[in-house]
Amino acid sequence: MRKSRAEAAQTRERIVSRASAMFREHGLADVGVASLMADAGLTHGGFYAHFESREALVAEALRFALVQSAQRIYLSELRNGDKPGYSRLIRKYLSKEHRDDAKNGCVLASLGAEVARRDGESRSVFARGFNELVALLADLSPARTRNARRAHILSVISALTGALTLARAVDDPDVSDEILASARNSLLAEERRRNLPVNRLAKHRMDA
Amino acid sequence: MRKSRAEAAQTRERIVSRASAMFREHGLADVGVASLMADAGLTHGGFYAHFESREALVAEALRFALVQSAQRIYLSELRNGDKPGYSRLIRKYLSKEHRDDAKNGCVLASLGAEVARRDGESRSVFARGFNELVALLADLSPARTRNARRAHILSVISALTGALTLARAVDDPDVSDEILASARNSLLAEERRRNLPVNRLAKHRMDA
DNA sequence: TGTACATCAGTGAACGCGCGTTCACTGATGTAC
DNA sequence: TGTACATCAGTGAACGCGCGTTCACTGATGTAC
Repeated sequence: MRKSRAEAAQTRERIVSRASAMFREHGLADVGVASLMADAGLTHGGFYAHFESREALVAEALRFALVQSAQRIYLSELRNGDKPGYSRLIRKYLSKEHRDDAKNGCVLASLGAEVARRDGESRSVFARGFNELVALLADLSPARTRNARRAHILSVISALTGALTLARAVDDPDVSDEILASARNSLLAEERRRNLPVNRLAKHRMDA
Repeated sequence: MRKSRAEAAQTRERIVSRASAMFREHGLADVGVASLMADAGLTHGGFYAHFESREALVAEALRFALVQSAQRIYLSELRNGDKPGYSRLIRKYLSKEHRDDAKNGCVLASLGAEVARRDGESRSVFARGFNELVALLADLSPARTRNARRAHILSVISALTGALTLARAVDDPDVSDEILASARNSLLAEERRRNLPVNRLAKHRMDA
């Protein structure tokens, strides 16, 4: 029955990645150890050969999802480094595809509220991953100062996660689409405004 | 042991209102029937004299929270009917007090993501309450058309709920405050822009 | 208005069930010589 | 390189526990006359 070290390491990674998807799809509370292991093609008894506790897996699964998001942003940025700002990200994030695929999507939206009620390892892992995402995304902001870039991305992330969560919560598909479209339009308009020459914005503000 | 009809009705209301707070504080999954009844000062056996199932109480508790929000908005609006827009609401919603008092706060932020994973009565009750809130709030928007008011409030609600959820999720109080402040500033700036005379906005847009 | 009976809000024990975790076991892999 | 033994990934039964729900019971309230 014993597997080689390489196989065992692969198994562990598989459990974490599948668990990350299962948690994002069904919530942290509603997926048991047995079904997590079954989803990875194993029986539940072997769980504790890989993890100290269910909580430890929750923390690793959250970490996995956050790193996955960071990698996607990074890769997408490499591919499109010329265009500043978040318009591409906003469109992708607030797409119907993302809304309908929570298990592969942003963990901030799917599990943020549940994490807020936890403490211990999973909470701090989540917070750390969030900070890393913010730092990564702040570099893309067209704002001039470091503080302004951070403030900018924090308000964008808030709007994105809120809209996605609400779009998933309502049961009328039309209302759901409407939520996505409204948030998208508002954020894209904001992006356009930010990319205007500074002087015009300043002038406009003084006029008002 | 039997209580009068008036007392029984009061008991039922107490269970619903306490459950609504418990669910908002601890999540829909992590509060059992026994602790809900204990919180209302009763033993668990009597639960089914009032509700058909736990799911039925969840639906009523969600409804309670949504109606509570609507009432607060309505009363606040009556008191301040002269000022248009959402600046007061934004400040209150994104306050530290609201962040630190989830049990009495907005259910969209605390339970929206969990509701998104449900179906049945609780999901549709939530969606209906959400639509009523949106309709109520859309009337406060300074936008000119009905559609624009709806779009406006949907993007504002998204940003509010997202920021509140993230502010609760992170474990560093400074980062949490920063999230609230960033979203607040962004939304208040947007409000200011909306309240500018229409002509100047139009002119500015044509300049750009 | 008083009496006899039905109702039913609330109690507390009990139910089957699935949970997270433990454990004896299996047998292929890793290691020591 | 071959052999003997230790290791340990994975299995499946079992654990105590808390869950949602049911039920027999209590006794004050509501109702019929």
